[in-house]
Amino acid sequence: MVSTKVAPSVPTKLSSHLGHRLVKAALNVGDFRRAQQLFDNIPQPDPTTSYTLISALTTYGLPHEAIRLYASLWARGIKPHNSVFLAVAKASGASGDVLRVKQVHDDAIRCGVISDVFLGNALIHAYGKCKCTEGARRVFDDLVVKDVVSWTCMSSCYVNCGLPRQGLAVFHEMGRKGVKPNSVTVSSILPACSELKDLKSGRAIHGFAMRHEMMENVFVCSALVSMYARCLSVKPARLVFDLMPHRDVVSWNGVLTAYFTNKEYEKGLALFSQMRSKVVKADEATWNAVIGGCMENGQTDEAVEMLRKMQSMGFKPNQITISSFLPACSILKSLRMGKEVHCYVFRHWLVWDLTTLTAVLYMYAKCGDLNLSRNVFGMMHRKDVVAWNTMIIANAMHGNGKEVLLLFESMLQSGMRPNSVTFTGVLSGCSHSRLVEEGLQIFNSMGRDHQVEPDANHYACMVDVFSRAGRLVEAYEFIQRMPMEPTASAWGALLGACRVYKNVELAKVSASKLFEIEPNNPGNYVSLFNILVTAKLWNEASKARILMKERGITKTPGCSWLQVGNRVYTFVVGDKNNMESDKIYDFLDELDEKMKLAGYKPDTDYVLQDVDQEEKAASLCSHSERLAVAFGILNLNGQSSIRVFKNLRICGDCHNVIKYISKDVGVTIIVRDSLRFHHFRNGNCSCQDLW
DNA sequence: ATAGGGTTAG
Repeated sequence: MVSTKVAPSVPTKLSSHLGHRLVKAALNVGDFRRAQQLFDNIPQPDPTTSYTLISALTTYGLPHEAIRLYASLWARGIKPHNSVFLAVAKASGASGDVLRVKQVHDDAIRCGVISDVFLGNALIHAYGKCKCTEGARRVFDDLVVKDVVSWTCMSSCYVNCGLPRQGLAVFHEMGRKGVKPNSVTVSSILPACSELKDLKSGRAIHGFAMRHEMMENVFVCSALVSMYARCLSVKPARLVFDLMPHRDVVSWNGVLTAYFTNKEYEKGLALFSQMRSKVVKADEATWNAVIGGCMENGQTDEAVEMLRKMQSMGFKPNQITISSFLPACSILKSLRMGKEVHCYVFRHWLVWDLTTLTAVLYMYAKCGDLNLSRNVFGMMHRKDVVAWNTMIIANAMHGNGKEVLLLFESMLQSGMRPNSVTFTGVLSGCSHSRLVEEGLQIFNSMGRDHQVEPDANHYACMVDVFSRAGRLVEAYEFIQRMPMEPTASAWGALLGACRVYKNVELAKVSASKLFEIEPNNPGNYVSLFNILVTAKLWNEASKARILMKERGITKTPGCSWLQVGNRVYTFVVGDKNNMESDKIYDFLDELDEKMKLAGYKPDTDYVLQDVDQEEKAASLCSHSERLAVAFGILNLNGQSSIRVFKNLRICGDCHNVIKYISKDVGVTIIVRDSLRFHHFRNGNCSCQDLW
């Protein structure tokens, strides 16, 4: 066979000058191969030629080729020029391979060029891209002269590596050292405030930006919009957006997210249609934000519709689309839909994307099927800290404390560094399984062994660890010793346990704190009310109820749902709207008789109304979770388990009844309430009765 | 010459 196309031959032994011109010409027509072949034939290439070619290869997504070329220089005995180091530093960062960056770093030290501030900055950035904060820090600390870029790179390195606190610390230190942040610094530090939901710092930086005339900068403003969005302040987000002189697609995406994450779904959609009439064109991220927004707000049909529209506009769902679509499959309670998406992931080779697989894993866990989560976790070719964290959290919410500890152990053994989320997961695993000593030990090891300082969240987890184990006084002491203002979740954990362990005094203390911190949360009033009623303190109970009424707070209606076949069935208390309502109540009555014979007494503590005993019992029998479970049992269709979801915490009496059903009918009943999963099997529950 | 904003675990 003779080729009809003859490739232009590559001249040998090019002069530096001619070589440079030919390489540039080849790059201009996009022929990287030829450019590299030409380069190989220049015995003494100019640094400019090396720089140009390495940069071009990096820019066009061929960082490994760029690094290969750099290595060939060494092999030919040519010591690279500073500018070449700069180019290859960038290439090594783009490769994502920390060993490459380390190699360039070492070479630069050996050649004595490391004190070059430009090169140092590029190396900090490269280490940051490989998520290696230690490497970046070493370069940063070794820099004799640090400019604003050095500081900016160092702080955004921390932010991008999931260490927003350290990022902010560097930002503040830079101010103290008299280096003035510029608009790049500001736009890259704001995501740290978003991550931490630190509205105070965010506002301060906003002020700084205004005083230094940065409010015309589209990067700064978009970052501000997102910061306010994530700190749940829609109004300022919108205000910044409205005052922007120019808005690009990122600014629009930010303000859309602001509405969606703050439950103003309609306004978000309205803005989305407004956006389409503007010059700005929706991009992939816009569609992802909108689909995520539909999902977060429970608008699944709309989300499916948007997914269709997105595709018809020529965009392909990517990892992020999947990741924002999947959580809803679990909110949506529909394992079937989640499995369909999982198949899509397989068909489109997205299994190589860790984020996507992690989202699939988490979806299965939230749908109540931890075994499927384990399968996905097992087939990950590589596990990052998020994957480990998600698996730990998945087990924690299912009450598998022992497995949580094992996972944590193997995570450490694999050399993975835990972060603050890891500890939230591990500690909540301990709390749900009454592992007090283990929890305390791990809590104490956080700063000492792992350089993660406990935050308010971790303290709240520890309060929960003590509380769920019934060590209420220790829990209370622990709250009082917190170095920061205790959050609602800390007091909430204590209050919840006061209900289980019937401690009126501490309940009153924690409730009064909760009324200050979150006066509009109906759950707190209801909890206190129930505790007081249980203690037969009718007077005080009615006072709590009056307080609630005066503040115009209404109880969130309890509601439970489950999927049978392709449909999701929803139940509220006393629901009679289901086609099979008669059968459901008959089933429950029959069950009631059986249980009475077995010596069971309904726990009437869990009824809100102050009514007579018989009526109380009747009201208990019609709690939404009980109706949903009964409906599931009547529609088993040969399955050995059912999955029920409830928006509030499960009722203690229903918990008893469902335990009984699981034994009587011989099925596994999985109930996810607002806090965790309960696996009922053979008369027991995985929560060890810490409902 | 080196650095930047939006969608992803709690």
